Amino acid sequence: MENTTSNSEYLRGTLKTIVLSLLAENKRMYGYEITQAVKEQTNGEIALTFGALYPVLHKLEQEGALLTESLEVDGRLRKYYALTQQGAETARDKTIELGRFLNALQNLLGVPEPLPATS
Amino acid sequence: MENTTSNSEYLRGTLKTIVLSLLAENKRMYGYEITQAVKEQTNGEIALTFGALYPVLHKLEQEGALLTESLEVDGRLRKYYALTQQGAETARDKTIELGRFLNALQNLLGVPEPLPATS
DNA sequence: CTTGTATATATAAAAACCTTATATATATTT
DNA sequence: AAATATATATAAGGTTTTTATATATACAAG
Repeated sequence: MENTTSNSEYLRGTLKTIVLSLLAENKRMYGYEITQAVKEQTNGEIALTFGALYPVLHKLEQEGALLTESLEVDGRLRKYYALTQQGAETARDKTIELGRFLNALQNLLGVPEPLPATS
Repeated sequence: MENTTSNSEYLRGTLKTIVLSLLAENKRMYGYEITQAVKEQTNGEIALTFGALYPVLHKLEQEGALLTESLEVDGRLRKYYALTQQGAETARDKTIELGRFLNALQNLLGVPEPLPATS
């Protein structure tokens, strides 16, 4: 209900890393689950769209970062994605990289870092 | 020197807000100055390219968020950009919006919320 | 029993954005 | 004389994302 503003414009570029990061924490997830997890863990602040998510998942699979496993649950097909060993490394690297970027951006925007005492 | 890795991939979508935010802090700046300010204030972590920056500046001007003023300095033309009143409002809104997004993303990526004890 | 909502994956056209390459021009340093 | 720093700008190309659409089951509401 209420707001679904969802500043998806800022998502550009971070989606791949978000997916990798979630899979690093969860072992295996399916597409729909990923969108729900993001929505819940960000209190609705970030909402992934399927049109963006699935191409990313497919691409990561192509690149060898993910492996899939399809299971039928409640009569519906569920396609689970899990990191490969290579994908786990990529996830680590990209998450650190994005973390650095986020810090840099926060410093730039406002929230100043504690300055070392000026000599 | 050294690294110019510059994870520009994460910049997607945030560029406009970065520019607005800088102009909110500085009254007026020119393109080249903006790229230098970003580089310095982020310790080289974020590097804007001109091919991305100028189109954004022009678009913001078109939208009425910025006004320009050209001055000749040292025989070279310098085009200063400053926020309009409307642009100042946009800058405030977008900066807050991006701040919220960055917080949400940081929660999602790292610092996990305390898990309820698994039964 | 029919409609709507939630669950679930997927693709394709179009738009948006960014990268890379390029052009132009002056001042200063090597 | 050449390289580097300063300074703005555009265009082609590639990638990513949005929006719209298709398919399908389960369950609740009317």
